[in-house]
Amino acid sequence: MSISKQRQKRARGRRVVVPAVEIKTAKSRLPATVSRPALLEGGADARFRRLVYDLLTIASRMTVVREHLASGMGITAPQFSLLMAVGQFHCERGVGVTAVAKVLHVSSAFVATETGKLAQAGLLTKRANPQDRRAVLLSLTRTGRALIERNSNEIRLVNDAFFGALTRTTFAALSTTMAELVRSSARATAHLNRADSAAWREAAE
Amino acid sequence: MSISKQRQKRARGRRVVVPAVEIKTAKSRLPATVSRPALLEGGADARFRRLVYDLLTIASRMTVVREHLASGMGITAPQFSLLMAVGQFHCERGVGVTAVAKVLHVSSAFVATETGKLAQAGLLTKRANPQDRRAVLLSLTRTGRALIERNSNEIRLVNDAFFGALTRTTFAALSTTMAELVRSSARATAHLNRADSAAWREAAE
DNA sequence: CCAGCATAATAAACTTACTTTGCTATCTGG
DNA sequence: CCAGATAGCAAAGTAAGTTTATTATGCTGG
Repeated sequence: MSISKQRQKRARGRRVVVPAVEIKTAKSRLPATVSRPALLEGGADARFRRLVYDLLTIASRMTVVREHLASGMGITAPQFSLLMAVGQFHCERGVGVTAVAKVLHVSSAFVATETGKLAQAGLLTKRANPQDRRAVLLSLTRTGRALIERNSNEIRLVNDAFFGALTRTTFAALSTTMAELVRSSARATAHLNRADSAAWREAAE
Repeated sequence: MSISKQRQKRARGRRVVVPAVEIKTAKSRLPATVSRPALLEGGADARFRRLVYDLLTIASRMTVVREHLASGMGITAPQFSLLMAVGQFHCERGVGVTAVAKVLHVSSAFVATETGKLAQAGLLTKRANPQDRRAVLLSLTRTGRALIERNSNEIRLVNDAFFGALTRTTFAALSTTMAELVRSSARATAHLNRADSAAWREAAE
């Protein structure tokens, strides 16, 4: 708040050259949502916003696809994610509940209950970890693996179409960029709790 | 299914050169989730899967950021999305409920109720569209605009950090690729209903 | 010109994909 | 050896949606 007021004050009542980063556009537009010059075009964030909406759209469509595939397999969408994650991350030994929870960005309690249902359905097993008797090792049963294999053609069909726009080069570039974005976004979100509590304290005064 | 069986049959009982697309990996690995050669590396889909998880991670973090910003503004996360969308898409005239619903990938009923709350809170207005008396025109009130402007510094701060990994060139490449991906994924998801009903009919026989 | 269908918004009821909380059991580091 | 930390899980709660149905309006072909 203090920064924007300074900027306004400096600009008020003078003819100034339009700055590289135009914080507040002239007419009825909202202020920019980003300020790094690399993400602005002529001081406007239109392209950046578009990117954000596109990311949102892709995420939304990915869940649509997941729901489609899951329903074809007779399970729910989160159960599908769970099953695939267990299948892909158990390396002979099985994988723990917490590890899966972190990968899928859900609570471990949720993984516990949903994997319980999947175990009940015979699609995966939970056996005790001999190294750590608190922990459990999740792995696919023969049936679970077979279910995935039976549907793998449909999965490939959908993924091939969904990502049909990618070429070898744009795929490589996208992979690299997204991996970097995962890192920078981690840093950005890590400090949000602090910022939250700071704002809270500020408001309380 | 028929395609993979053909491939297996061709390969069975012979020493063959490993094909460019290896549908089923040798040991305990799950079948690939994609088959386009451009998205495979040595017949494996490891990088593709990584990309999918990274996209999921970014989406998850974006909602975390949205919740943070929304709570700082005293509204809920979906209300924040709504407010920003209305602010960005009303061009003097205001924007309709259905249009906003499409942009945010939610039902128009949800937009109707949540914008009702925001109108109640004095952050936006719903006035009748003179051209179409069924429709409503959503636009920000002075208060709603002020709320966004008061928080725009925080928004820029977070976005700058979140997308800090992007350079001018990777930003441009990412924007282009995501826009293309939006198109190809639309085609992919458009046919899911048909595929669903086809599978349904198949199962019914 | 109007019958029939499509579209816009919304209220009410419902679903579900989660989280939070609280507990027990186990591990680990000073 | 014990004071946390960590792993898993059950139960209860919640928020973010959807579905369904309704009303009002617009549009179009015969």
